[in-house]
Order: sequence, then C-alpha cells, then structure tokens
Amino acid sequence: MVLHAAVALADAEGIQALTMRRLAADLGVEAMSLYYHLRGKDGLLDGLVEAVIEEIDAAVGRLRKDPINTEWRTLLRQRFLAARNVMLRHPWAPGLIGSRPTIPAGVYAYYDEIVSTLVDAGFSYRIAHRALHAFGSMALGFAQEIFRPVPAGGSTDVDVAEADLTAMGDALPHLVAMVATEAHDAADPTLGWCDSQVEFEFTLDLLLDGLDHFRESPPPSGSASR
Amino acid sequence: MVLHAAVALADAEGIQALTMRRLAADLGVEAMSLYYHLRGKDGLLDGLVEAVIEEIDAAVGRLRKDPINTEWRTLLRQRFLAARNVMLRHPWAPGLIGSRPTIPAGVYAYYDEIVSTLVDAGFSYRIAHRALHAFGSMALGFAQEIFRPVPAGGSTDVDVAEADLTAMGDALPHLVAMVATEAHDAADPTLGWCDSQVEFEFTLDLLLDGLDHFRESPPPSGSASR
DNA sequence: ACCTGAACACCGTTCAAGT
DNA sequence: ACCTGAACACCGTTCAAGT
Repeated sequence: MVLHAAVALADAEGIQALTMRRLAADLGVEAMSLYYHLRGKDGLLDGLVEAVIEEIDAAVGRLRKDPINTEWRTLLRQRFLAARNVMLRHPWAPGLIGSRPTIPAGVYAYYDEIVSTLVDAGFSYRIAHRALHAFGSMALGFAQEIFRPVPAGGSTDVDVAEADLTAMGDALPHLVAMVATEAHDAADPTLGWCDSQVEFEFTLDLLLDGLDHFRESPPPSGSASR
Repeated sequence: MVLHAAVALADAEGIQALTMRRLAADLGVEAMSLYYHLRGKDGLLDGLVEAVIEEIDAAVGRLRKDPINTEWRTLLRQRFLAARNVMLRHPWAPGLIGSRPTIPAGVYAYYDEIVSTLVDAGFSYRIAHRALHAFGSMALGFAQEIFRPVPAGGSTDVDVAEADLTAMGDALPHLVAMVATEAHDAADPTLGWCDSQVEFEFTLDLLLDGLDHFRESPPPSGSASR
C-alpha cells in the first residue's frame, strides 16, 4: 500500500520529507513507478487527506455504537475529540487539509454529518451553518473558509463551491439543503450564500459572550452583551 | 525594499510564486544577490510574517486613538476585525504564520497585548490563557498550538517555548507572568505549563454552550451544560 | 500490467570571483 | 559594499523504452 507508506513517512519525518523520490525509495522502487499508481504528487496528497478523514470516520463509527452518545452535544463533543486524537497522530494533517487547493470529497461528507447532527437536534440550517464556521479548527484541526475557498493564487469564483455542492447531489443531503436555505434567505444575493464577515463576527461574539462569564471583576459600566 | 516586493509578489500570484529566483527577477537582479540582504529563504519568510504583524499593529494603533475603544470587549473585537482585514489583503499570511517552524518575535508581542487587555479587564491569567486558545484563528487567522509548537518534523522539546518566553524577558511582561502563574498552579507539572487537551475542551464547551441558546426546539431531556 | 533511465525545467544554496 | 556565474544537490514530471 503506497498510501500507507506515505502516511508512515510523513508521521515519522514530517510532511516535507514526503517526496516522490523518497517515498519510492521506501517502497524499494524508482520514483517514476509511482506515476503508474498515483495521479502525480497532488493525487498522493489528496489520498493522504482522504486517508485521515477515513481514520476519523472509523473512530466516530465506534463512538456511534456506544448508546451513551445520543445527545447532539456529547455526539459532537466526542466527534471532535476523536478528530483531535487522529490529528495528534498525524500532525501534518491540519496544515495539509488547509492548504489543499481543492477540497477532497470526504471532507464534505464529514461536514454533512455534522450538519445532520445539528439539524436533528433542532438547529436551523442557518445556525448550523454558523456553527460550522464557529467550530472552525475544532472540527478538523484547521481553520479555513471551507465553503468559499480563496485558492491562494487569485481566481475568486464565488459560485464554485455552490456548484460543487449541488453536483455532489444526494450524497450530501444536509449540506445541499443548508446551501439552498441560505441562498434563498440571503439579504444580498450578490454576496453569495455565505457572507464570511457575518460568520466571523458571529463566532467572535459567541466567544466573547462566553468568556465574559469568567471575568472576576465587575464590568466597568455599559458592558451589555453587544 | 525587497520585503515590499516579496509581499507584492505573494499578493499578486500566491505564495508558491514567491521564489528566490522570481523575486530577484522582479527586482531586476540575480537570485544570488538576495543572499547578501537576506538570511536565505527562511529569513525572507520570517520577514514576511513580521511585515504582516506590523501591518496589523499599525491598524490597531489607529483604533487605540478612537476614544470609543476603551472597553475590553470592543477593543478585542476591533483588533480581531482589523487583523482579519489585513489577512484578507494577504491570504497567504495565515498559512505562512502557521507553518513557520519558529515563531517570529512580533507574534509574541501581539499576543502579549491581547493578554494585557484581558487582565486589565479583570480576567485571571489562567482564563486569559484559555481565551488565547479559544480565539485561535480569530486572532491571527490561523489556529495552532502557539505555545507548544509541534515542529512538523519531530523534536518535541516541551520546554522550548517556555525558555523562549523567559529569554524575551521584559518585552513581554504579561506573557511571562501568565506562563509563571500557570506553571505554578499546574496540577501535573510534568505536563508542562500548557495542557492543550484541557484548552481544547474548554474552547469546545464554550462554543457548545453558546450555540445551545440558538436551538429552536426543546432539549430532548438531560441536556444540562456538561 | 508494471517498472525504468534519461532528460527537462525547476528549486535553494555555496563559493569563489568580479566591480 | 554589493553583485554575479558556475556549480551542487535536490524537486516533480514526461516520455519512450523495457519486461
């Protein structure tokens, strides 16, 4: 298994040691042979991301079997702790996922499950969407504008993410429904369905409100919540 | 100014286009000339990070002049929004800061100011520390274990961050005090002063508690906060 | 079906040499 | 003080050729 060897190499010596030539050497083969099995280095990196997602899914699957985890709160809590454990085993993973120019399908499926948990618990799609942003790096160890990626080299096609999602169709029912709802309700449709400024401020206020309870001296007047 | 040209190049064509040879070409010079002005490519990247931090500091300095911003909440809120604006101009910056093997001094100073704002508002150092983790990517656009970096290639020296901090001494009074307090109070000192598992769960519960208020259907029994 | 050698266009960097 | 050419050890990748 070439992917398994790649994960082992990245774990042992860091992602910068994962080189086509080095990976081939570990497999006792010439670098050019890898191109028969992989779609270049990008294919390799996409494979690594999928492998990590699968590892998290496996851990979450085990959690699901435990009857203790039926409540949305503990379900998400356990899920994120499981994801964190996997990331601690593969410290290169968050950075890799965050830097991939295209979002591997497994990541969408992962987020779809989170939205599913939230809406089943009584959250609206709008709040589920905000929760996704708020979780940020808690969910997969990296924080990025998932649904409107800035491709690091220009080309800010606003609709690309939406097109991607609807193309994926039935496999991601909750994400598709979420996007549909948000796009319909949007105050200014030209902004696209996801106004990341609003999401950012929502998360920020969530944290500031929560932290405020831990203050040990009285508020210096007029510190009402927003 | 070589740093200015580097920022312009990264802004225009992405960080992967920022190559010693390409940067030199933009400056009308040979690649080898850069080594006279820069400590290699690492020196260039460190310089980029410092430049971005300075840009944020400049924006925050302007905010400070506005008498509206005296309360900790609005002060931090405005600071993070300013940081976000800078990051939007330099989309490569969060990833770069997060991937740097060593943390540039300006980043420490930046966090020192945040801690200062928090303790002045009545937060304990312990909670200030947790707040720092909770803000995560809000503060600088990237999420990482700032104070115990995993250097992506092994070598997990637990005390390195603490040694760094104390060495920086008087320039970072609040950070130094925070580390001292936490190290003293630590239940298990062998863990180091920063138990990132605890920080992770604190942030997670902060978010889950905050989100719970937005649920639209009643809790399915027994959904007490933790 | 699977692997390979040679080659190409790139990297960052050193070093002795130029002005 | 500042710049340079040649060279080195690396990258990812193509392509025609082997078995």
